[in-house]
Amino acid sequence: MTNRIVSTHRGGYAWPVIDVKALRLDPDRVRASQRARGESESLVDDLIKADEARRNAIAQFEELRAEQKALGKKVAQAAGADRTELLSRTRELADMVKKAESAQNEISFAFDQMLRQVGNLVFDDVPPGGEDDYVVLESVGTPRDFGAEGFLPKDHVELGRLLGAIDVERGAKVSGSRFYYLTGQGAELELALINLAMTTATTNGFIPFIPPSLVKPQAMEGTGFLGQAAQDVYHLEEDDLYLVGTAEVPLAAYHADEILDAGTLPRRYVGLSPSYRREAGSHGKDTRGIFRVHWFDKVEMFVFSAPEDSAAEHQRLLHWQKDFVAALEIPFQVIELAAGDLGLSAARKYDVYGWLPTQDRYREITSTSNCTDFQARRLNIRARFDSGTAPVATLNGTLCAMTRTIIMILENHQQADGSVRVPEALRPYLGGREALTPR
RNA sequence: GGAGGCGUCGCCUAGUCCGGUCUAUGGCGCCCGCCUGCUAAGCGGGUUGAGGGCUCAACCCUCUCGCGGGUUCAAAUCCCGCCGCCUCCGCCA
Repeated sequence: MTNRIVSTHRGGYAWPVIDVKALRLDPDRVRASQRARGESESLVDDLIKADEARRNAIAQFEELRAEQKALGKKVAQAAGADRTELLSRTRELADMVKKAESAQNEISFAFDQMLRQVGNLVFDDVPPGGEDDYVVLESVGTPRDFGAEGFLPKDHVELGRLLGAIDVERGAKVSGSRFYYLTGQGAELELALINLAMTTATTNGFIPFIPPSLVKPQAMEGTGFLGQAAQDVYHLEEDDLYLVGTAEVPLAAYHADEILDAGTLPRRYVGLSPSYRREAGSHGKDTRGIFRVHWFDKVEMFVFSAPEDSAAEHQRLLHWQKDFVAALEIPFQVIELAAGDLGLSAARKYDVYGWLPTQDRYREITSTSNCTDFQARRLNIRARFDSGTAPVATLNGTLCAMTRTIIMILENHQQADGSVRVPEALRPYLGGREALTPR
């Protein structure tokens, strides 16, 4: 048992905190995971050392504290010379206790800092490699052959202009590059998508949420967005608040520091929120139109599940995503990301790539991650199971990211005259309209 | 933004002025048992939570009175900072 890393935060500092019952990590598994991610393995040895030091410090502190308490009781009962003598002894002890406590806090803090750098343990069968080493799991639907139909597809910027739906020029005028206005039919289209997505999710048993999109550092840190991803996050200096890049953050943090009743799992929440992204590392990438923007609205699914159910739940999320994209009649592929491209929190991640006619390729439209107990440990979210309290698993999945979905609807369903056929599933939310037509 | 009030173990609450007897009072609720045609009532007992020692139980240890510091041999209690909630005023979508 000595070769296990166990986190038992003891308090004494405000943040960050790992406090969770026992975080048990097998060093060999951590090493394997770090290797798969292409991250440092030596961190593991440092962790083991730091863990040992921490435990010793805690034991020392507790021993002194117990002694001090016992003496204090005697003082309260003693009188006269006895009392004076006891007081001088206990004064010394108090000094030692104070030193031991601050040492303990310092060491525990260092340990937690170190622990927070370690990404989630990647599942063994996640494909190795980086960004380009994803695996295509399936392809659904057939991209249209515009050549056979006798016209060249227009891209979403042009279609958006014809329809009076998207205004990127004024977006740039008012807010800068990577901003846009949705106007007229474009705004209506987003509202229809929101309604379809929320209705679909609630029908599937999700509880609808409209969460705050500014959060405290704890929420951001706990969900794993202040690691390598930090440069992509907007921060409000004056208030020390972060703009979330996804509703995943406030939905995950919703149950922070709580112990859930295991009988209520899985808890399925669906949130609508704006998503803000600095896109710091993507200068010059996808600069045209609204494919990559600093802000968009998104309907996001989020699940708290029992750890052993997380894999099955992940498949369910993927299913709901595929159903949604299929309902919009967009051809798509499902890919599994390689270990090096998972980010800090995910143990496995699937993306759905929708067909983008003017780029003649599939591009990301949704994404779903199984974060196992990684976020739950950091946010201190547990459930009471038969075997005791333990961190839950968290999972997240896009149901509908507005801008990219709008792009793919426009481009895939356009007609020669610049109008856009409305997929049947969406018509009830657009007053029965069968097409968006140029103004 | 200004003024005031409040924050105790699921809920309500005593305790805070005056530090040790707080191992936190009482009620509700809940659990177990007794009694009882059934139910209700009544009677007796139990019940803060978290973490660890052990995989479990008994048992033991530590922490826990919004959070964090400080004073002190000793803090629910004294001091400082912060957070949250409520009331009033101002401002505002």
